[in-house]
Amino acid sequence: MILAEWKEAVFAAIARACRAAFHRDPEGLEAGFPPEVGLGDFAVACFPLARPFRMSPAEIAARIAAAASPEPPVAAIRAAGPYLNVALQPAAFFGASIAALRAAGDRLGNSAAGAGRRVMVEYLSPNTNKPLHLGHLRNAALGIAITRLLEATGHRVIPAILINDRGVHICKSMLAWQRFAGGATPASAGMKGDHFVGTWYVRYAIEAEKDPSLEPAVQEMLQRWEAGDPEILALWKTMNGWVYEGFAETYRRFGMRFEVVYYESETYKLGKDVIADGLARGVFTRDERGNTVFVLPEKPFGREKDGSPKRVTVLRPDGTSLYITQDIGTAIRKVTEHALDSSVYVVGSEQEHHFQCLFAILEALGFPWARACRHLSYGMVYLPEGKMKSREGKVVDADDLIEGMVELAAEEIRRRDPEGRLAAEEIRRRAETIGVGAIKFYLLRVRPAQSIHFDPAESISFDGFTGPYCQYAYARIFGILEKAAERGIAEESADFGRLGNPEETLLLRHLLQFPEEVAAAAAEFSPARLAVHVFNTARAFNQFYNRHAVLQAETAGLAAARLALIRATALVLKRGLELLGLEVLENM
RNA sequence: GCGCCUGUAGCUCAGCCGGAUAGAGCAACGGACUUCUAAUCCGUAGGCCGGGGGUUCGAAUCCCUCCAGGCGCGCCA
Repeated sequence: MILAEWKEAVFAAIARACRAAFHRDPEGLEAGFPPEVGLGDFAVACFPLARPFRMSPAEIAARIAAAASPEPPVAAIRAAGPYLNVALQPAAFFGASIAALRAAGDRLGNSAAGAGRRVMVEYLSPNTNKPLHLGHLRNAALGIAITRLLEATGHRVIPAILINDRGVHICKSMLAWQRFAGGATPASAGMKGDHFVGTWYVRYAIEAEKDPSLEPAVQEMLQRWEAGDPEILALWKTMNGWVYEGFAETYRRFGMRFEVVYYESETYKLGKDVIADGLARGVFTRDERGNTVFVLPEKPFGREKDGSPKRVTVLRPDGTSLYITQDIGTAIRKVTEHALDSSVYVVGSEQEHHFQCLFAILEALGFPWARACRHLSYGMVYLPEGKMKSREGKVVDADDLIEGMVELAAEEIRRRDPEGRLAAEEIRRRAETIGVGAIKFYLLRVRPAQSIHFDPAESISFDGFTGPYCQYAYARIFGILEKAAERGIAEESADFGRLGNPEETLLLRHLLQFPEEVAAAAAEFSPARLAVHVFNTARAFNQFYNRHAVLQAETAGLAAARLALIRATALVLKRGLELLGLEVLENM
């Protein structure tokens, strides 16, 4: 039985008792968990009955409890002030719950809320002039997690990336390379391609300080690029190729996967037709200076100081595009090419206004899917010194951070393996999973709307509310399961009636809640919610583990029952971590 | 001027579509490894839930207002 079924059974038992006591049906009651496990397995507050029954909730609870004649699986109904606490028979509660969890298997947590819906999740949006940094990793962690959460709720998700591969900033690194690199390549420099190109972007900024002639040279290069100059295009392709090779390595390491790749060089001219069409249909207007503008509705956008409605320009008088022009075009292209029902954009909160405008415009243009589009907005990642400044080079480089975390994990693993029994390759494999998992969890554990104050000392910790803590709980369970298999303990002989101590009950509660937490995390676009739940589940397991023996339990039936309980726990931890984009380890 | 976000323990954060004494991690202090992995667990200490009003049987949660911080507000991306 799943949580909803238990709640239904509890409600039915209370309804029966209510009819016995008052000869009428209760309405508006909801079953939840009591604040302490000792009180019971489920709790129902009687406040909603106070008004219709014209009686105090405590009195109602007392009378219902007195009139109750519990039938299995309900063992007892007790009043506690205005609450009714319901105890279930452990054999049924644990047995049927664990059976349902195991039956779900790798589909545990899946639901059908989004069945049949196709949604594109666009995330990362890197520039090809410099390597990825910590901010990108928050974006990626969110993109990966939301992709999996939407898949778990039945959506067909198409992960996509839009690469900003053109513009002045790209030309800056090109110009610097052209002038100062002397033909160097990533291979000759022994650098990852994206880092190599990034050095020339930095070099440009340094040189431009000294030589004011570089700025016009960059502008000229951009014009030649737009004119299709073969020499410039060749350089552009070569350097972007280096960057993509470097990016691919980071994508792979961090677990990013894109089914569709959009290049801004291919999308930046999109949107003009739609704007022209919209202008003809009166969706847009021309302002006094010849800009094509969209008048924003007052409802969410407010008004200007002078009381006039706010506007957004969608096309310049000379017909050249703006950021939003191509975004309109790209949004439509996505939907037509992939038959989408909606689009999700994982982009920082500084662009909230932009996306509000974009969605409002798409809706005004008459696209029915516009209302379903969503900007998954997230806060800044601050360094101890302040906001990350890419031009000053004061960023946490993504590759450096990953490598640093993996190395720390490797040290920790070696510390636990003083005899050196583990092969270097195995240490590396585990360290990779732990290090990357630690970063992802650290970036996902707070709500997207919150800004993150990146604390290097705290971020490298594997204690407490962290990914490795959750992975460790899984590994501990796996160790027990392995030993149980060696000893041939059969879970079929489980005596679930022996379960029910506070630690076991609390653990079961977390397992039962898992599917609803997944559904809620997806619906709220909040992986943090799931991260909290996975951590709480791991904690509940560790508390159980420290107090009770599984293999050495008093009876074989109890050992088997506990084995079934922790096997279900392992399943929840694995599924939960996977949905967050983390992997589990069978040994740590 | 307007819009959005944030304000909860020393620090970082949950809880925010109202319900049992406001939770967790870190840091501090004190304990627990001949027993299934101590990357663990237990205990102690730490809170006018930014301030003030209101709605309600009941408010961290909803409404109003003020304060503080952040992001943004047509012709940048």
